[in-house]
Amino acid sequence: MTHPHYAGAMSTTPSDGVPTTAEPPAYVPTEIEPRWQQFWRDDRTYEVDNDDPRPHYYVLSMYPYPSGAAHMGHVRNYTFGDLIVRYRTMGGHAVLSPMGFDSFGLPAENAAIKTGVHPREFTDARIEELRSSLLRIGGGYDWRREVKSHDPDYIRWSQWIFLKFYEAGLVYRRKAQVNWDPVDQTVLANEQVLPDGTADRSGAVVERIDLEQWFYKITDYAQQLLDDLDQVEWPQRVVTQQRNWVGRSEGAEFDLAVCDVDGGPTGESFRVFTTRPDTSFGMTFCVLAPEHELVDSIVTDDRRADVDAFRHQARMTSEIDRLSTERSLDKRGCFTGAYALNPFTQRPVPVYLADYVLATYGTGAIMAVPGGDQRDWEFAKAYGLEIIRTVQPPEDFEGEAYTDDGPAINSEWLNGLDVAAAKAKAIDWLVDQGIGESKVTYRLRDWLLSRQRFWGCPIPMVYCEGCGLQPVPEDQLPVLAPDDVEFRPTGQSPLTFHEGFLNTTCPKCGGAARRETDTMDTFVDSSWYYLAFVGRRGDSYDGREMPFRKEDIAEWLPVDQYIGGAEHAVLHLMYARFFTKALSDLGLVPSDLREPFKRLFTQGMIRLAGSKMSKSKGNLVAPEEILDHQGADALRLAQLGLKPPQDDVDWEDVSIDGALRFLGRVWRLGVPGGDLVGETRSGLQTPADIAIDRARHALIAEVTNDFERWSYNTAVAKYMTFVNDLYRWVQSDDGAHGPTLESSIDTLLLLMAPATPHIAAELWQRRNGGHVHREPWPVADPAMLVQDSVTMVVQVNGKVRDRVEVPPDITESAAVATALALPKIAEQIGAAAPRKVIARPPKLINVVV
RNA sequence: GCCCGGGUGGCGGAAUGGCAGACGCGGCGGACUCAAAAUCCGCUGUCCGAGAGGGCGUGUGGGUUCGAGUCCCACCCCGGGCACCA
Repeated sequence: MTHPHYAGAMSTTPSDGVPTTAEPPAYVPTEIEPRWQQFWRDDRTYEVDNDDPRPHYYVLSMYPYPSGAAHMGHVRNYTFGDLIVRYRTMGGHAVLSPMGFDSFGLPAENAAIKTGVHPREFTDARIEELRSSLLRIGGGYDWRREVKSHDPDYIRWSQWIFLKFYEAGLVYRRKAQVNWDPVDQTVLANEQVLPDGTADRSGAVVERIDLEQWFYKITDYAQQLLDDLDQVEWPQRVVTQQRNWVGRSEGAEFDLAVCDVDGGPTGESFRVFTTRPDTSFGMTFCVLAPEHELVDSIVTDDRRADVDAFRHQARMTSEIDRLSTERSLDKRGCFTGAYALNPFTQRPVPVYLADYVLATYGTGAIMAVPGGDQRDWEFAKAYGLEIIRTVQPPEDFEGEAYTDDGPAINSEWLNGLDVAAAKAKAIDWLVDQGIGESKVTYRLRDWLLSRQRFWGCPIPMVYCEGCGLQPVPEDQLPVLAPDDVEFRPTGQSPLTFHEGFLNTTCPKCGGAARRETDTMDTFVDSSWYYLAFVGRRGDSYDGREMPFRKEDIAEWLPVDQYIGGAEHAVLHLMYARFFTKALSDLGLVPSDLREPFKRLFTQGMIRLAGSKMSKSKGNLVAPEEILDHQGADALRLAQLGLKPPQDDVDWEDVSIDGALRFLGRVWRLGVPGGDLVGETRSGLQTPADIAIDRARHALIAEVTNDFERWSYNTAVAKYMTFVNDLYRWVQSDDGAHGPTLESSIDTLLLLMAPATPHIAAELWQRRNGGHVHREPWPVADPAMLVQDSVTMVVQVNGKVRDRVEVPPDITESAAVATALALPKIAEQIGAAAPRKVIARPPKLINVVV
């Protein structure tokens, strides 16, 4: 493919022997871009040391899963990140701008099963492709700090952190009902299962099976994960999602004594959780989860067959069906034959099972108050159970269960109290009786971290027959998976069949032991990579005591600007927050570092014809082709100028041609030897020249403001407006004033340097020598931001009737006089005297008649 | 059902309560050219009008205000999140 020329290059015909006019230098992005990309690496422009004396600023774009050449989502994400890196660097900061690869994960392993290529080989090849794309986009990164999740050094420290968490009791192993993905053949965390019960990666319907699995105790941090959301400047949407996911509920827990139909105690009891202890007098039945441990012992003989059948049915029902609100309630419950004593009324109430009561939430048992809970109401209707209201609904209330505030009724000593007061009094009573207490419950579950797959970080634990579960000693890390494994779609990690890996010795007794063959969820790797970058400076971690130094973390963290997709709202972003808090409590990072990412920006998704472009749907538009032909600057500018960064993008709206056309205009304007600009004037500035100078300062102020508020699309529009102004000016009859033109173009290049770095660098060097990215960010002269005349709008009754040029410091009375003297205005108001005149000099006068 | 966003020309979008539609795309016209491309210049919400000019216009209906795309109330539609969590 030949390089297109965009500068109207004249063709020469050497054969006719006539000397040709000197060609103006053409804009050939494919020639200049690789040259500058190489320069930034050779020059180490974006390498910073931890002790750099400039003020520190940490800009981080979420590190990518290496799926091959970059797709449009990458381009958009990394363009924003790079713009900030270059902008902040010109602003005088030492900007930490690292890049790495989230290189463990299923695609590599699935490819291995299919083709026999080892996942490492596959992954390393994909990394090279993606790294090449990132370089070609023009990103300025400190590549000395690169991390890769599958690097043995990285594995070592992921395992080291796992062991630190294990020592601290933040890792445990337990048998649990877990999410099983039958397609990817592994368990999944709750966060990886979509609301419809399918897996977010494979799309398979997730099954519930009992397995012994490893968990991180993220629930220990539930309250802090909520509270510290106040400390971060994140999109409201993401904060809300995290709040919902943690799901805090305040209420009470108390014991119910099991009894027979007449209230005779059986000696057993179970605990219920409720958010509405104030409604306890209205409890007319209670419900246990089918899996509740007490069911077997309390069920009466005559009900046992039905109960067993019901529990079997509940077990067989898929999670989707069980959570569906569509199914009628009458098939979803089952009477146990047992009763429990309502401690408030001392009346026995029947104990039911229902599949909608979850064993994993609260205590797995509820008191049911049909008068105050719609679900209980429907259940009571279906099974013919008594309904007692305990809160007086307003007279016009037409619903069934009443859940809002009101005075308590039918509740003896709570009667007349509002909900809040009644709650408090009921809880006090439970405490006095010694049967209950106030209680906060969270929806958040522990993080299931083990995966039955090969291409992940091995869990560094061994099983010894004599000593039981033993952690691998630190000095034996990393535990690495062997290369000579056979990839078969068995549903178990290939490590399970590798005797050499499986068999080891117990670190405690030295006897025969077996290694854990599960690997870690890849979200474990991304939970600390932002710290790993700070620990790296090109040298390996080998021989160090720690993956990073606490002092260095203190220098850089929290990340000043984190950039990535909103799809990680409750996955990566929650896990990383947990890791930071736990590492902080363990003393491995500074104790005051409680949040990893101070500011978060979530950019929109790229869509094609309205549907999401993603790895699974294939990269339908390849940035590489644009890089090959129109270049990185055009691609970057098209992305930036299109729409606000947080919005989703439809690919067909991206106008590479428009961006390229603009860059061509900048080139022809700025390149020395170009033929656009003719003779320029020296000497004094004309009013037109001064207007350009003012526009230049306004541009500085506006672009800076736009950059600060993430309004890149308007910043690009302002570049274009300014260039349009310059074009009209240089082609006008008077032509351009030389010094004014030079400073205008130089300022434009400085302001474009973060957005379109290659063309800015090239033109700057050709014009001035030196490097635009080493220049300080320009500052507008406030005196030049004041116009010598402004347009004042004159309205009559709120409608614009005329405009007039006035001095910016015009007095109110002068402005009013000027406005009323305008013929059009006089005509409009006629003979009538103005009833009122609103003056906002120098911008607006509104005459009310 | 609940909680967030959002609804502006043919399209993407811009607009501290003060000139709606910046800028770009597309379209139309002109210049240059033998011609085309590229480039440069201009026009481009809509209706009425020959024109000057005027009417109407930011999802719908109300309200606040001298003045509302912007603030308030009600509703409709679209996108996202949560949803038997006791």
